[in-house]
Amino acid sequence: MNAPAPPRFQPLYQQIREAILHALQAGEWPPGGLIPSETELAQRFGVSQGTVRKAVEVLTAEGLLVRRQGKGTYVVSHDESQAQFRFLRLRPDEGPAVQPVSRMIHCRRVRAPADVQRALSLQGSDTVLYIQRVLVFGEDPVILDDIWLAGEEFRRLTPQRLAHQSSRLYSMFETELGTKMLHARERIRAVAATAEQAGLLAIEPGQPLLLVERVTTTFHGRPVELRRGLCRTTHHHYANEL
Amino acid sequence: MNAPAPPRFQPLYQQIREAILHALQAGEWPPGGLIPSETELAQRFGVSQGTVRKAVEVLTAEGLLVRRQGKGTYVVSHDESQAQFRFLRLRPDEGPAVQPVSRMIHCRRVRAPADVQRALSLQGSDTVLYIQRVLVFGEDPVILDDIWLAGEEFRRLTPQRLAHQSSRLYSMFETELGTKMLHARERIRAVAATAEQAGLLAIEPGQPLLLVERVTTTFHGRPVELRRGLCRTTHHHYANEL
DNA sequence: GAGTGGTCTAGACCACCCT
DNA sequence: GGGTGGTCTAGACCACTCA
Repeated sequence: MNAPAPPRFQPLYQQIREAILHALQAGEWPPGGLIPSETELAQRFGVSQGTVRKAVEVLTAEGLLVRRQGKGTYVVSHDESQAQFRFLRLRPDEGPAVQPVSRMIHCRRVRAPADVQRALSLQGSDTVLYIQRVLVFGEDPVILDDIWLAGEEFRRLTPQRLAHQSSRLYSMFETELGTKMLHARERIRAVAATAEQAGLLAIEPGQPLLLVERVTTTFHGRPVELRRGLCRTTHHHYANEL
Repeated sequence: MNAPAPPRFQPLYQQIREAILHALQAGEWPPGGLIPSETELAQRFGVSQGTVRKAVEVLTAEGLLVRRQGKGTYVVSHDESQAQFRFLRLRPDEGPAVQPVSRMIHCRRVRAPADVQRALSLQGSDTVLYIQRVLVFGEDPVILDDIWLAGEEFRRLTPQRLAHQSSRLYSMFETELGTKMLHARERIRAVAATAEQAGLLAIEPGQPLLLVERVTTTFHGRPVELRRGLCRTTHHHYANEL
């Protein structure tokens, strides 16, 4: 006799997590907004409140939800200070963190170069939005960013719309496009500044710079952003906790 | 009337977590060993099994315990592949990760320099164990480490004992001294190699190097290690996930 | 005071691992 | 078969927030 294909089991709370994730992805509750209470969700999905709680705990640990006692559970927003520095790890060596100002250099739609295609799993014909900018902390240009954005989400994002509020790119991606940046993988190395890079960062060619290469992925592991950041680290450092 | 000082409340499961932590710190169960079952711990502490479970979940999330279904809960060991790369984030750009070999350059007990004193919250008279070494990946010297170790834990650690098995420092710290390295804070920057550094890493002076400064802390946030690693990143990169 | 999340319990059943 | 952790439930009480 042929053995029947083994059914795929999955814990209930994982299925509830998926269900909430889909609702989140569908935009059922806005970023920063309140989701239904545990008891409401339990009724909606036909499970006990404790099971919903477990699912919400997981999503909270993943950084998608925030719970506030006495108030409710909120969809996380990239505007919050809590998330403000998740994707910007460069801190001044001394003194409080300063919000950088963005100076746009390029912003246009291009066909993706080969290495960008590879990083973002694109077809040869796909176009991406390319942005080059300098982040200025106080008086000093500190970061030179090359950014490539893939996917349908960025079809509606035109150079014009970016021009005037580019200092808070992530915040805008979210509010304008509903995109969720969930996970990022970074590769960090030290490189010498080229003449062009040195010019944009007001340093001498050959000076050491921190190169941060990042691929950001969204809901189901789909890559949507490749970013190469070159950082002056004379008065700033990249902070990390293990 | 004087209002009485408000009592400090703490959830039961947090107290149980502390209790388990103290047993761990006292060495009641060896690294890699099995701790008592949930029901046993529940009896011992006089709480329900679910409360013990919550405490163990927290400690598992903190990376101190590992649970294996059907077998039990284990004290984590730094030997495990799971923890092998927690403190060594440098990976080759291509190909599988290679276990580096350590070449000792200096190893002696010294009075801590001022900056090391600050980082490790030491008194002026305290001595520290100072180690300088080069980590060689395959054929290439890739990392130049300066390491300062503070505290009673390292009194028994002599240069002689380090000389021959220094390639797996952390593993040895633990097995030999029972020290637990729990948390680390890193500051990363790009610097130019000095002549001396260049000589040790077989590169040209002035070449860019990745400087990773790390302070490692143990059980109650007490700093025990300061490390400055200089890394060639021509064929390797520092990997990070956000 | 009503509603929310936070904690705690007791008990049930499952899947996994060993012997 | 007996022990372990993994999941799920139902119900209780607490602390916080807001009207």
